[in-house]
Amino acid sequence: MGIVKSEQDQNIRGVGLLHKAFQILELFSPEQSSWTQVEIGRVADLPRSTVSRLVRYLCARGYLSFHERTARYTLGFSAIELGRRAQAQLDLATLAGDILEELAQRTRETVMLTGFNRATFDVVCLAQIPSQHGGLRVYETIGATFPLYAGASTKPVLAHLPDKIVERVLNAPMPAINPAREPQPELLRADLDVIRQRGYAVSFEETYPGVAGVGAAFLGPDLQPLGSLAIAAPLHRMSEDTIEQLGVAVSNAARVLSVRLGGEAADRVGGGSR
Amino acid sequence: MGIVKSEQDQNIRGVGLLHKAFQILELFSPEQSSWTQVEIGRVADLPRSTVSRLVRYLCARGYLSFHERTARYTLGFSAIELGRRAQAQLDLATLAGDILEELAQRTRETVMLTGFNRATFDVVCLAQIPSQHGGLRVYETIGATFPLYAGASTKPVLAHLPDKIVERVLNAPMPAINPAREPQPELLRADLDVIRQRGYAVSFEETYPGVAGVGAAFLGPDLQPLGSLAIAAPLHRMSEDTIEQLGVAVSNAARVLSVRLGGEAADRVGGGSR
DNA sequence: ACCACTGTTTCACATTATGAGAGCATCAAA
DNA sequence: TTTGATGCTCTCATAATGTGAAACAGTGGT
Repeated sequence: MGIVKSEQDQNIRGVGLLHKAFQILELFSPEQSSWTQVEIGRVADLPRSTVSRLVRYLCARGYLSFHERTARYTLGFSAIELGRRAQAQLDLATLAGDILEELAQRTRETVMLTGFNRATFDVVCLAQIPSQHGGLRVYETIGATFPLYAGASTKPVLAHLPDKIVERVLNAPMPAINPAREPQPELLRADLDVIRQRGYAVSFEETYPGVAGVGAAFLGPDLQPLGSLAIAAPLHRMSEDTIEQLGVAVSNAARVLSVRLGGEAADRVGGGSR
Repeated sequence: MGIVKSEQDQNIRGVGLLHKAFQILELFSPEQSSWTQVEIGRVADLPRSTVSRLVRYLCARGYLSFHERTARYTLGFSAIELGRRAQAQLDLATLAGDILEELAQRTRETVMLTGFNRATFDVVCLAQIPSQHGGLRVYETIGATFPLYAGASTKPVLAHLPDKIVERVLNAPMPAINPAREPQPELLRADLDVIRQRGYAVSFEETYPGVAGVGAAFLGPDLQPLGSLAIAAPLHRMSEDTIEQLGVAVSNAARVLSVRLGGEAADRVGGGSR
C-alpha cells in the first residue's frame, strides 16, 4: 500500500506469476479483509481460472484460508508465522533495544521504533514500549504502517529522503489518517525544513485524535534514512517545554543509533544532509 | 516447517514459480535467518539465475531485504506488515477475546489462544494475555509455532485429529522442543487417550524448562480441531489440585468457544469424538 | 596475481503457465 | 421444477513465459 508507485515498478522479468500472487495477497487490507475468487479476479484483472490456481496454492500453503460458512478467503496462519519470523530476525530491534528502553524509562511515555520500507514507501512499527502512565496511554501494534507524510515517526524519514522523492510524495494524493487533519503539501514542505534543522519532528493529532508525538530519523552509513524513533503521548501531557525536552531526547537517541548502525559517517546527522 | 509433509504435497499444477518463491521464503527460520543466493540455490536445489530473479523480485517488494555489510538476505518489512494484516483480520481472536480475558482474570496465569495451521501442521500462537503474577511469568510471542506432539496447547489438537494423521505424526521424527524432554511415541499415544477422555491436556516442561501448562482444543462444526486454549505457569505454582482446576476451566472455556464457532454440533466435544 | 565468494545477464529452447469456455455444485427466487 | 444467480474447478490447444548453463562482473582475502 505504498503511496508512491513502488519506485519504478521494477521491470524484473520472468516473475509474472509471482507478481500476480503477491498482488493477490496485498489485496487483503484492513479495508477489505475477505474476498471471493471472482472479486479478486475483477479487481486484479485476472481470469477466473488463474485466480483459482493461485488461490488454491496459497490456501494449500496456509497463506490464505477459506471459510466455508461465508465462501470467502482471508489471510491465513502462515502469513502470521512469516511475520513472526521476520520480526524475530530483525537485528534492528535488538540493536536498538537498550536505546529504546532507556528512552522509555527517562520519558515514561510510549516510545517506538519504526523501519522505513523502501519497497512500499511506508514506515512500519517494529517495536514499542508502552507508557508507564496510568489512564491514557498511546498504543500501537507491531507491523502497523504509516504513510510518509503524516506523523512524528514518518516525517523525519521523509525529511531525509532525496528531494525528488519528497516531491513525488507531496504531489501524490495524501489521504488523511486522522480525518480531522487534512495534510497540507505546502505546510508539510515547510515542516520538513524545520525538521532537518531541528533534528526532530513534531506532530499534533496527525495520526490519532488527542495524541501528539515527537520523532527523529536514524540513518545508515550512506546517510539514507532507515527508520525512526518516536515518542507519543496524550495531548494534555505535551506542553511546549515537554515537547522540546522529548524532542532533544529522541534526536539524541536516534543519533546514537545511527552511529551504532553506520560507523563513522553517521555523526553528520543533525544538519541538513538530505 | 510442518512435521508431516504438507498433506500429500498437493499437486496443483501451474504454480511452479510460486512454489519456488515460498520455498525460499520459508528457508528463513530462527535456526538460519540470513542467506546468500548461492546458499539458497544449494539448499532449495535451484540454479543461481533462478534464485537471483526470485530474490530480486522479493526484495523489490520488501519481503526480503539485502544487507550490504554482510552480503546476505533476511526477511523484510513487508513480511512483518503481511503478518500484522493477517492478525488483524482474524475473526477468531475477536470471537475468543472475552473468553480469553475471563480465563485470564479467573486464573491469573498466562492464557493463550492458538490456531491449527492445516497447511503446515503446526499450531500458531494467535493471542495471549500474560500472567498478573509478579516474578516469574510465562510469555510467548504471537505467531510463534509449536509442533503437534509436544505442549499443552498442541496435544489436545492432535488428540482430535483423525487416527491416520495421529499415526503419521507419531511415526515422523519428533525433535525435542525442550532438549531435556525427548518425546516418547508410546507415552504420547497413551496421553492422547487420556486427553480425549478428560477433555484437557497437561504438559510438564515439554516446551520450556520450568513451565507447566494445561490446554483444551476447540472444534468447528465438523468436529475438526481448529485450535486450542491453554494456560501456562511456572512449575511451582502448578500443584495437582491447581492443575485440575485450571484444566476444567480451559476445557469449559474451549467448549464455549466451540459452540460459539460451530453452532449445534459442538456440544459433543468432551467425549472421544476422534 | 590469484582464488573464492558474491550477484547479474544473456539467449536459444521447451517447459510452463495461460485463459476462454464448459462444467458442477449450491442457493434463492420464480 | 426451472431459472438465474452465486461460488469454484477443469480441460486443453496455444505460445508466452520462465528456464538455466555459461559467461561476466564485482569484492575481499591470502
